[in-house]
Amino acid sequence: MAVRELAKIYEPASVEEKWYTKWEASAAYKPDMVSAKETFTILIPPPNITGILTIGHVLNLTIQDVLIRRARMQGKNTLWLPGTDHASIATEARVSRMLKDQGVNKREIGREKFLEHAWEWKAKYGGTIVKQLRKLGASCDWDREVFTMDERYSRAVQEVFVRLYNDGLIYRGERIINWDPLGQTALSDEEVIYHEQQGKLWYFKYPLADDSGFVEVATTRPETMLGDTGIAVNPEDERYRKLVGKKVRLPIVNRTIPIFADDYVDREFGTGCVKVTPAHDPNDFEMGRRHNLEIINIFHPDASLNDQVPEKYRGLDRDAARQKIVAEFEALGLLSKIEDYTNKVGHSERTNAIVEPYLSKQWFVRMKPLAQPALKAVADGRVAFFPYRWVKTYNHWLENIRDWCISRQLWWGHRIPVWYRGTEIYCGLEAPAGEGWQQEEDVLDTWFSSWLWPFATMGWPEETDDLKKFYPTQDLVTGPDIIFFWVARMIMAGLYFKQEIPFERVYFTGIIRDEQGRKMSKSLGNSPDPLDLFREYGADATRVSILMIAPQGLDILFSQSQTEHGRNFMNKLWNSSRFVLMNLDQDMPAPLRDIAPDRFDLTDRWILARLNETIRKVDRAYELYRMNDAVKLVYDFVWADFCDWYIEFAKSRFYAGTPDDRKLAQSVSVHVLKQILKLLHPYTPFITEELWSYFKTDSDKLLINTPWPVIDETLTDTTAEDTMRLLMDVITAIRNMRTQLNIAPGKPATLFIRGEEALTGPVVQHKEYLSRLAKVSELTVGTDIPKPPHAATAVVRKMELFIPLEGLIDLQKEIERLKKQITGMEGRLSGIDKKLSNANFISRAPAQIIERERAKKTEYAENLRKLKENYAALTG
RNA sequence: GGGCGAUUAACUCAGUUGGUUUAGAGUGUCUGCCUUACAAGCAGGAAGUCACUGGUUCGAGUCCAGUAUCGCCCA
Repeated sequence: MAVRELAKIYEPASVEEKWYTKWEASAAYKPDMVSAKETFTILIPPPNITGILTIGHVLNLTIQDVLIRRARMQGKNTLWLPGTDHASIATEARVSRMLKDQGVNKREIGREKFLEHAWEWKAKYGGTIVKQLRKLGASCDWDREVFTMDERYSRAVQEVFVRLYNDGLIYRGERIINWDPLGQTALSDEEVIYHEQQGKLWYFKYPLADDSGFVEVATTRPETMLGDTGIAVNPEDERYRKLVGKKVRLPIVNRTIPIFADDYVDREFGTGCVKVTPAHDPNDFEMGRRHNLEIINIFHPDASLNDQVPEKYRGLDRDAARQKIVAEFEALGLLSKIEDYTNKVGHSERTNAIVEPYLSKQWFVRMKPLAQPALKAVADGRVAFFPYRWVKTYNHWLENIRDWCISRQLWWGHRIPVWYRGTEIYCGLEAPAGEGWQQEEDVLDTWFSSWLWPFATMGWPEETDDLKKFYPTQDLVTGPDIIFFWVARMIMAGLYFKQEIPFERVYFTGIIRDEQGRKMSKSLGNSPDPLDLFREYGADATRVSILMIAPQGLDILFSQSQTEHGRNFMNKLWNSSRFVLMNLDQDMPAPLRDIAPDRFDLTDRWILARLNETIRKVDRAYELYRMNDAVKLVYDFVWADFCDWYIEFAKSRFYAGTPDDRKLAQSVSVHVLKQILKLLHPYTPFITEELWSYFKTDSDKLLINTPWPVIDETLTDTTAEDTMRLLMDVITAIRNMRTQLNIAPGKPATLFIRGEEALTGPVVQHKEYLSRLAKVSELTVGTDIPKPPHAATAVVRKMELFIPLEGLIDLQKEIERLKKQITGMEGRLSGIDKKLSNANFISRAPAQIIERERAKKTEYAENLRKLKENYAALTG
C-alpha cells in the first residue's frame, strides 16, 4: 500500500460527486438477476414530480439507504426501486398556474393541449427531486426508475379498474362528496383536513306555515338555508313533538318545507331543531333520503350560488352570501341571537380551499371486502409495523372504512376506462367497437395508482422476472401520515391482486418539525433546504445528524445547528484516520488474522473486545429497527473507545515502542478503523468509501460491496476489559486531582499507590501509559507504603493514590476536595445501609442482589475510612 | 367525544423484560490547555424532587390507576 497523506480538513463536495459516479458505474446498485441469494427489496415511496427534497425526505430516504446498504454488505441480493408520482391535483394546479401566467386559460385550450403542456412541464421539472436524491447518496437502481404515468404503469392502473369493476367492487353513484371548489374536483375523505376555527352559531326563526308561531334553528352555515328542504327534531324531544308533521315557510325563499322527526338529531345542540340541507351535508342527505325530502343543489362548482336561489343571491360566493343572509334575517326580525362557536372546518389537503359537501355523481370503490384480508395480514404478523402502536390506528380505520371516491374532475392523471353511449356503459381496457361512444372525462385519484406501487413497478399484470424475484418486498419506510392514503391501501391491493402481502415490515418515521415544534412548511419558511446543508456540512454529516436525533416513531425537532454535531463527527473520523495513516510505514501492517493472539497488548485485546461488543449491539439495534441507537453505538465506539483511549495509548507505541509493538499497534489500528468504516458506511457512505480507498488492500473491493463485520467470539475478553477499566480509572483520577488542584498540565507529578498487588501490578506493568496520559514521572507502589506528607489523595477501587503536593499547590484546595469526596461517599453508604437494614429486603430480594449490595457496602466503608484518615492527616 | 403519544439537566434527547454507586449523552455553561490526528479539538468540573398524586413491590424514571400540560389521529 502506498501511504498517502490525508488533507487536514475533509472536503465533502468533490468526494461525494466522485464516489456516487463510481458506484453507479460499477453497477453496485443493481441486483443480480441470476443469483439465488436471499433478496432484499425496498420500494421508494415515490416523491411527487412537483416536489423538491425536504428535510423529511432526507430522514426517510436515509433510513432506506441505510437498510439497503447494510443488506447489500450482508451479501443479500438487494433492490431499491425508485420512481416518482404524477400527483394529479398538485401538478394540474402547477401547470394551470404556469399557463395562466402566460395568459393561457386551461379550459379554452382543452384537454389534449393541456396535457401536452403538462408533459412538457414534467420533462422539465419532474426530475428535480430525483437528481437531489443522488446528492443524498441514495443507492437506488436508477435503470428501473418508474413514473406512475408510464405507459406500462398506466396499463396496470386500467387493468385494476376493469377487474374491480367486473368484480362488482367499483360502482358509480350520486353521493355527497367532498368538493374542492378551487381545484374544482371531488376529493376522498382522506384528502380533507379539519382545522379548528372560531366561528359563530346563528339562531334563525322560521315562521310556521299556519302562522301559529316560529321554529328556531341554529346553524354554523347560514347561506345553506337557501337549500333547506326540511326541519328535523328528535322524536323523543317533548318540546317539539306537536310540531312534527307541520310545515314552515322558509324565509327569503318562501318555500314551504316539512318538520319531521329523526333519531339523528341531537337534542342538546342549539335549539334541538335542525335545518336540513340534503344537497350540502352528508347527514342531511341521509335524513333527506329517509324522509323523501327534495334535494336542492344551490352551488356552482366554484361554490358560488347558482340559479336555484333567489336572483339577488345568484353568483355570490359563500362568504358574501352568508353576510347577506344574516343581514336579511336581522332586517326581517328573524335573527334571534348569535353565539361564539368553535367548529372544525374541512380544507382541501392540496389547495387548502374550504371543502364543500356537494352532491354529485362519482366513482367509488367498495372497501369493506378489501379491508378484511388487510386487517388479518397485520393482525397475524405477516406485515409487521415498527413501532407496533400504529397497528391500532390502522385497525381503527379499516374497521370503520367507507367507500373510496376515486374520480377526479381533472385532466392530469389516469383517465377512467369507461365509455358511455346514451344509457349504455362500457368498462374495458380498450374503447368499445361501434360509433358514438364517449369516454368518461374524469381521471382517477392519484392514490388509485399509488396503491399498486409494489407490483405495478415490477411489470404487473405480466408475470415478470422482477415480480417473481422481488415480490413481496421486505421493508417499507414511510411517515405515519399516509398510513390510510397509502400503506393500508397497498396491503389491500397486494392481497387482492397478488394474493400476497406487498411488504413484510413497515417502518414509520417521525415527522420533522422546527425548533418550536411546528411542522416544516413552505409558507412558514422554516424548512431548511437540504442541498444547502449538504453544501455547508456535507451529505454524510446531514444524514448522520438526522439519524442521531431520530428516535423510533417520535417527532423530531430539527435545527440547523444539529447538523454541526454530525459534521464534527465526520471531522473526528477523518482525523483519526489521518492519524493512523501517518503512523504507518511504507509497507502495509500485517492483517489481524496473521498475528498470534498472545502477542496482543492489553489495549489491543481491549479495543478488539469492545469492537466485537459494538458489532453485536449494532446488529441487535438493526433487528429492532432502532436506527438512532445503532448510530449512537458506533459514534460512542469511535469517539470514546477508539479515539479517546486506544489511539492515545497507541501513541506511546508509535513514538516510543519497540518495532514489534509499533507494527502490532499499526495492525490493530488499521483493522479497527476498517471495521469502523464498514459499520459507518450505511450512514455516511461517501466519507467512508473515501477513507476506505486509503486503507484497502488489493484484494479489497469497494466498501459498498464489502462484507458486513461479523462477531468473533474469540475476541471477547473480560479480563482485558476489567484491567483497562482499572487503568483508565487511575488515569482519570490523576487527571482529576491535577485539574482540581491547579497543577499545570505539563508539569510532571510523582505518584504513590498503596494497595494490593493484584491491583497495582497491572498499573506498574503499564506505567508508560500513565506517564503519557497523566504526566506521571515517577511511580511507587506497595501494599503498605506510608502516605507522603502533604499529599493529594484519591481512592480508586481499593487503591489509594497519593500525589505529593509540596511545591505544587496550597493545601486548602485539597482539604476542600477531600471533604466533598467524603460527603459523597457517606451519601452512597447511607443509601446502602438503608437497604441492608430493611428486614424485608434481606428476606425477599434475590441473594445475588443482596450480595452485591453487601460487597458495595464493604468497599465504600473502606474507601470512606481511607478518605477520612487522609483528611485527618491534612487537617490535623 | 374516542384513540395514540410525549412530559428526565438551561436546550435536544437516551435510559431495551423493575435491582451496577447519588439517573446518562450531545449541545450550552464554568476551569485549564494551540499536549507532534483533530480548537469542528483535548482534559476536568457544575448542573436533574425523572410533570403531579396515589398504588403494587423488599426495591419504581421503568409496572398500574388517576390528574395536569402539550402534540397528533379519528368522529
